[in-house]
Amino acid sequence: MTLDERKKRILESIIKDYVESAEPVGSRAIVKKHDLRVSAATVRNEMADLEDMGYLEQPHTSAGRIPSESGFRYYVDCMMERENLVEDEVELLQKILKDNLQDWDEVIQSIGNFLSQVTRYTSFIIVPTVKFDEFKYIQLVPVEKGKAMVIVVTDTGVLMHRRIDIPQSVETKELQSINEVFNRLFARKKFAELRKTDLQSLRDELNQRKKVIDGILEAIENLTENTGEEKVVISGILNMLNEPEFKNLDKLKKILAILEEESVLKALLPEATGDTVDITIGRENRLDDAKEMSIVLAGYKIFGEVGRVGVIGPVRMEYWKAAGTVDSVRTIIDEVLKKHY
Amino acid sequence: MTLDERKKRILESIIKDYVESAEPVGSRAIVKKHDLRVSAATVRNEMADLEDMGYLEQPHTSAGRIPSESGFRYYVDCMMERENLVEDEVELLQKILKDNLQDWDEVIQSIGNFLSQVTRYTSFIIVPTVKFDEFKYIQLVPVEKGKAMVIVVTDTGVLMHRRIDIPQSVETKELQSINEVFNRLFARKKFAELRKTDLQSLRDELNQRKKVIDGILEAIENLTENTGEEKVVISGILNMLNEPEFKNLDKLKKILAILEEESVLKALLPEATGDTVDITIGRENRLDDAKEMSIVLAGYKIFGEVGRVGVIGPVRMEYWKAAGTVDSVRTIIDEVLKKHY
DNA sequence: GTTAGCACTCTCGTTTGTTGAGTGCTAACC
DNA sequence: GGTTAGCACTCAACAAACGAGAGTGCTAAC
Repeated sequence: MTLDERKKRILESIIKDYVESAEPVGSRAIVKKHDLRVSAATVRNEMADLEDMGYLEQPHTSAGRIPSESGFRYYVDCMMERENLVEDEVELLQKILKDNLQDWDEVIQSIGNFLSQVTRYTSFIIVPTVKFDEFKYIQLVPVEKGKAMVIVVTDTGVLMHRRIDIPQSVETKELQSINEVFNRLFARKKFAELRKTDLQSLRDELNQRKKVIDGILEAIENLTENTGEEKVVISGILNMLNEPEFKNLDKLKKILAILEEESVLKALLPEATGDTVDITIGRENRLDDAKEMSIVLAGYKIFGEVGRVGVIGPVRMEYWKAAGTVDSVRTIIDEVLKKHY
Repeated sequence: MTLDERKKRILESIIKDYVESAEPVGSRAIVKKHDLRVSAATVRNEMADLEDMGYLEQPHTSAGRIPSESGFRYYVDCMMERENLVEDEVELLQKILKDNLQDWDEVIQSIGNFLSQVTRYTSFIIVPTVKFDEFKYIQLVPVEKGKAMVIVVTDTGVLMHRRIDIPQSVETKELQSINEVFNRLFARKKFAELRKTDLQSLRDELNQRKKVIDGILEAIENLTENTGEEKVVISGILNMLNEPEFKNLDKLKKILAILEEESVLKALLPEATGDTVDITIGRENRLDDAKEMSIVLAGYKIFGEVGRVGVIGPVRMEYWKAAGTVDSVRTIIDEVLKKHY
């Protein structure tokens, strides 16, 4: 269903005004403000048409119109032009990233802050579990009497560790030789090949240092099983409070409940689909409690896995800015990851 | 200034009722509910006295009384009996901790969740920077062509790492020998002794593998300088929304702004003082924006440093429950830390 | 097809009146 | 002297009534 130019023009005017003011917009107002070359009465007729088509709705008879979710959807799909980050902003982000590059957690946090500050919405970043294929290196470090640390480095450069108990009698020398055995056995070993039976046979083989070996094997099993959940980082929740649609405490509570509970949030966010920016508007969301929110989301790649980054805000969202920003940020993340990891 | 029994009784009744209902409490109401053996008129007279002393205040003439901050202070200091965790709760917490013991971050998160769920207030935990004295172990692990990872284990069992670039030409064998040199030099070296001049002389000494060494030294310098900030973990922010005093959006915004910004929150929370539970009521707080909140806080010990744990809520707080719970949790943390680290 | 004019609708803010909880004071009581 | 019943008074909270203003839909003229 395609609209004629004038209807498009009117729909756009209403959307822009409504997004800015959060108030229903009337015929007179847009004629004045957007210099449409027709009278308010004409606009009213067109607005009635747009309402029939489902793109506008009226909170009550004597109010102006507001865009319906379909209206936003039409605009986003057929009319919208993204506003990408301007050069200054890109440089700022790149600088921020460079300054924090050593610490991955910091990088994520910074991106989240940046995104929520630029868009004025709440941002989220999902960091996927980086699966690993191979053991790169295993090290056993004595920490204090009776305690040691098992350190595993994977081919993707992920560092994992577990504390284990060891018999007090074991010498550092001995640990060193156990170390070597492990490294010989595991080096370049595909993770997928490491089945429990393997671990078992290893256990038998090294039976004489049973206690220590058991501890290590258990730690490794534990590490490989529990490869860690996806991590979710939220930033700029405070921005939600500025949206007039969430002045209502009950609504606010529902929204914060979603944002505070990782599992719920994960259930809400759509999968990342390829290289596109995905926009979910209002009732399109999977959760009923999120039916007044919209999500703008893009995927980024990290070690073969796909992470997600985006913003979440009211249906009355500056989609053009949000989509452009999220897309730019995704691109920058991809670049930085490619370069440095 | 000490109060006679009846005044105490009345003050307590008012505090209990007010904390429960968040409404001013009238003379009739407490006579009925708390079975004081006098009439409402008598209570009114006593209440007038208590108001003169500054322990009660009246929102407006024809309303009941509410406890003033001094009233709460008097109650907390002179009358309150803490309600510690009951045995079931203690066991639950211990179990939660045991299940997550391998991952320190998880432990902290669990404690925070537990605390906010039990008290129904917002909980916070500050994990101090664990300073370290000695290098325990340094390892250089090649990750991929041109990249390696420097892993440092300290005497306190903290694991730190940095990625560095290395010339593609360097062989794994070579890395191994560099490794050994480092471990020989650093082992048991007090951190305090490691001055830049030392690093410089080392640089000279190992001049021939300059590129690699430089990278490593830089990473180590970087690690020791930036020993990491204290970490702050907040949990149960949502509980704030249930407090009627924060129904007002502006107040809520101020509070969430404090909770969201780590630096501000750190500025607000008082230092931990020895083994006592510290209670800060309303305007006693350092920040003006926090003048309607109270903080209940205790210190715990970790590797010689002091961390802080507690809850934050409205002035109208169940101090007895909060103080008891925080104290119990502190004790349990201390025990668990002592046992497992 | 477009536009001016106009009656109509509905929200929002203000005002006014009513209700009820709670107080402070006084006078009587023990 | 301390305690209590009685009563007039105060004030917030709620509801009903009202007017103003914004915006619409319809009709008739251009």
